[in-house]
Amino acid sequence: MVGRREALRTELLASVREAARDQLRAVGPADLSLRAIARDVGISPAGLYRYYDGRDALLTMLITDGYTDLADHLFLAQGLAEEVSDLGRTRQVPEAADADAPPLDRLRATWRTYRTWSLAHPNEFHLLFGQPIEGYAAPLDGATTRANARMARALVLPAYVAWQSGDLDVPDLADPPHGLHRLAEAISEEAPVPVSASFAARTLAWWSVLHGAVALELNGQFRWLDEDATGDLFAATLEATLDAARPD
Amino acid sequence: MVGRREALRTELLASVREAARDQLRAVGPADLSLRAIARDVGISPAGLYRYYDGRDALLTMLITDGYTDLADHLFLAQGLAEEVSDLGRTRQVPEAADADAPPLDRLRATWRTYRTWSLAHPNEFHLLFGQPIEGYAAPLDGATTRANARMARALVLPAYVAWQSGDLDVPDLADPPHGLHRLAEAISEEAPVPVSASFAARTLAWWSVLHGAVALELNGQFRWLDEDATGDLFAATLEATLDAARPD
DNA sequence: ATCTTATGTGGACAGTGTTCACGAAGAAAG
DNA sequence: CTTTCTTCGTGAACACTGTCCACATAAGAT
Repeated sequence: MVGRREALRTELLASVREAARDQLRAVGPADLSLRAIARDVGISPAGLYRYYDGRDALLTMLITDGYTDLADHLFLAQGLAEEVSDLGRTRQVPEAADADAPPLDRLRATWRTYRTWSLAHPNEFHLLFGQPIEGYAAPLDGATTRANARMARALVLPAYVAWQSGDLDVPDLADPPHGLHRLAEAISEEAPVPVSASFAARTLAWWSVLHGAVALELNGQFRWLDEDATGDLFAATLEATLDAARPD
Repeated sequence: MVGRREALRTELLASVREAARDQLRAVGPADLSLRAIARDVGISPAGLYRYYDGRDALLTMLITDGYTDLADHLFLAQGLAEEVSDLGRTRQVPEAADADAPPLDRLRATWRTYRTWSLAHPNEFHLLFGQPIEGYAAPLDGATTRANARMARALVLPAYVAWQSGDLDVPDLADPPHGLHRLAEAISEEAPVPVSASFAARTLAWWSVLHGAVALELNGQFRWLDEDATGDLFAATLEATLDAARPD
């Protein structure tokens, strides 16, 4: 049986969570005000400490939420609805691909969703990928790291599938540097079939293009282009990246 | 003749500037404390307003300084010492290429310097490319934008040179999107010879790889790799990018 | 009915950026 | 040399911020 007290607690926990997300949507991670959140929930600033132990705990929770939300969108975009645990909130993803679609199309949809999500949630993007807040260090074994790894998996997986199905070709490096072997091992633990060091490196390179294009656009480095030109640029960048890995 | 008063003013202006840069090296743009800077200079917080009109002015100055410093390093790396106005501070750039070196080597050196500088100045990197500070908007016609454009030129120039000398090949897009033509025009104004829309798009794609690789590394997304592995990964990423544009 | 534990509060402390009235010192004009 | 004007710098104040602590008030358990 659930006591009346416990019920109120989980309800207030959810309230705070929602208020924090609402505020993050408006003001950016650095200006996230603990006192304003307390005001929104209708509680005193000190009382908030009974639920989240200070600002760092709030940020930890927001970061974890951000990673899982992004990962959900990425999984849905490539047609892997079974990977997302909590449907309902992530229901309306614009371009959810069919799981039977060609691997390259699913990869494309995943990459486009990375941009779409980031443009729609700029503050979350900066919270996840921007500078760490004032010496805030995520607990390495905590939920944050797990959510981060899941997001990385959602990003690597479609590239891996396209590679396995022969739609992407990655030339083997003549002399793969030492460190990349360990990277390949790390990725291989997640993948069904071991990947080569060359493929592992190439995957991170693809993430780099993707991330850099989004980060530069979001930061306003392309502000002298008009709105739709940035979309065209992004599409051209992705196609160029894929062309470089076309088999033939 | 320069009055005694004016001399003191320029000296104090420089003092504040140095104190601000020192503090930025330590604490990150969001925690940059105006009062701490005033303490360092030995002035009251209110007195600082006679020199810089509030925190935004300080940030504007730091951003401008950051862009020019990065641009100087990039120009020196490709062997264009004549482009940097204020030598002396930027004297010791690790890998200053000869102006007669092969274009591809100069391009490589420039890209490597982008990473080196960013890893050496993480807070400046976040200030320049991270999220805009609490609704801070750079004046569009101001010095900030000029310094930003100069940095972009330092980044585009070596790619342009390599392209002109035939060391880089960029396939023409079959149907270049509308917005990219205007992008090409904008770049062409800076370059000696007009560039195609395809080349313009490809240049920004290269910047995206470069920027994304650095941003992800700096943000700790590669933290599960060991130190030297990230260097190897970066080198592999650059070579893969160049390989995709090899003529033959 | 008593005891224990969780919950919430107001007050305080040390910070922050910014504004304002006011005094002191340099520069210029009589 | 004296007066006027402008710049410089200060201390106090205001409205914020995150965090901590003693204290009262409830709920749950014995």
